[in-house]
Amino acid sequence: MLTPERHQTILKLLQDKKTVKMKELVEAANASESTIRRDLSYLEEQRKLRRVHGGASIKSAASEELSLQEKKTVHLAEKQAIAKYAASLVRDGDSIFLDAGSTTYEMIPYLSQKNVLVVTNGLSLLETLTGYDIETYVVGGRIKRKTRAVIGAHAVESLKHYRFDKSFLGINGVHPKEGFTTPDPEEAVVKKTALQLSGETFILADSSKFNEITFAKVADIREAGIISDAPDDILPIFKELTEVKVVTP
Amino acid sequence: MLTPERHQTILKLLQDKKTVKMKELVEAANASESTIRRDLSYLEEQRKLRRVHGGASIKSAASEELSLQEKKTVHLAEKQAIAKYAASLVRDGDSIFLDAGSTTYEMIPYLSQKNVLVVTNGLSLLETLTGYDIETYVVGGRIKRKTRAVIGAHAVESLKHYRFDKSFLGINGVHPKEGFTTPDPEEAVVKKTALQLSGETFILADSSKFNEITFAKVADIREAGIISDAPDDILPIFKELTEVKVVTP
DNA sequence: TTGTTTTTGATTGATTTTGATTGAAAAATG
DNA sequence: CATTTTTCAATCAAAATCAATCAAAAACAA
Repeated sequence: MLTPERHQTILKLLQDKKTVKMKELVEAANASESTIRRDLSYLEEQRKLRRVHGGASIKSAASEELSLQEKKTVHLAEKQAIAKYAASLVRDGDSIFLDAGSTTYEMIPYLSQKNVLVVTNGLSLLETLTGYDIETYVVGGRIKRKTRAVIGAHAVESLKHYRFDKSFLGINGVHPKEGFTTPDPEEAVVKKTALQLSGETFILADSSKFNEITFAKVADIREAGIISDAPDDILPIFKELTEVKVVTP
Repeated sequence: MLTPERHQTILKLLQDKKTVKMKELVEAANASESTIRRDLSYLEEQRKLRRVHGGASIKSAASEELSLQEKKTVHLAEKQAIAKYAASLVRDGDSIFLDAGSTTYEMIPYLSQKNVLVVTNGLSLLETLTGYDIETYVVGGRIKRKTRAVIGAHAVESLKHYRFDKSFLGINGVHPKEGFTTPDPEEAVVKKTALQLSGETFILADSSKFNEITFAKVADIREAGIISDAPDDILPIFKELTEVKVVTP
């Protein structure tokens, strides 16, 4: 059996069963354990599957539609590392903007000891912010159900009531030429406005966001700092353009 | 059984049963207690579940809801009767303002069949409004922790982006001479602004609110209709001043 | 053919996972 | 509130699995 055929066999079996044991693969592909191991390593490298002790499992993103709760736990350790560093930049007395998103959400516990004023467009953050007794302002405007973010023209107007020492934004795409991008233009304009109202802006981006381009542009790379867990090989080009802080989970 | 499969089994079982005992998990996953314990620790770390003595339970978005729910059950029948009638006043295509509060909250289910646009300063209402797929706008501004309402000067500014066919306000005091009053001036000014931006305004007031006076004035009695479950003996004087609808639970 | 490169499968020592055991901690009981 | 029972976390040795290595087999090139 040729290598590509073996790979197909493995992926097909995984598709059906969600998780599959080494032994099953050895039989299905009629190859040795060593060979299957090599295949699994390769396919994991290609992001086609996830290796686990004893076999392999499909990537969880493909396995099921993620609930909001689950989305929060994808790359949780990375997000927490990013969030922790981001929060460490906040000084006592700062006014900051926290974008809607799961990484900014993780910043909240680290802010609780500081005397900060937080403005946010993320409804999911409100409960936790007020729970930690942080002085909280919410941006007004239309609610986007899927992301539980406040967006649109009213949100932009509402934001202009404030000025920020620092703002912390989530993002979908980070690209050297196309800058920071996000799929929804109405979200993009909110992020852009927050950036313009801030002394400094930091983009919180896990490694999956780099060299991606999505529909709506928020800003050029030069306009904001980047905090990320991305490995060294993809970062040098960005380091030439702006401040980049790398954190490790 | 591979680790991810075991995790899925555990989560699935939990999804169905809400809480699950150690023994059940051991049997369902066909693994030792130690292994299940390790799985539970991991899944709790991942925030997929909550460990409890003797097993595990689903993350309590449900239990938080409950405590809120409990608060709402004081005079629930009365509130629901008031809310149901209030909602019946809303016409297809209306833009309405819903004040923060438990009675306005009860209006939401009755609004779900109509094509309405809702603006609110009540954070507690947002989840349910968007859950019913109602087009929702949130007022921007400072969050008052105790009542989970958006208040203050920014809220007033933010409100002025909108015009309402009808608005529905909660209140603390209803008095023939002193009008509608509420303890917090910053809440009062938000209610007052909503009233001024509305074609019609309805005050939702259970019987305990009548002939009470609190600190900050919202409006004169003449400026809004009243919907209440109050008994006949205290209402005549108000009926001379404005439209009063009496509902019975 | 002959030499070279690539792929494969077996081996081995290292790593990870697992289940049993233990004393400690928490709930249940009287 | 003391006692009993249950559940828990920590530890450890056994089992399973893994990555690394290397030689044989296969594919390839000259």
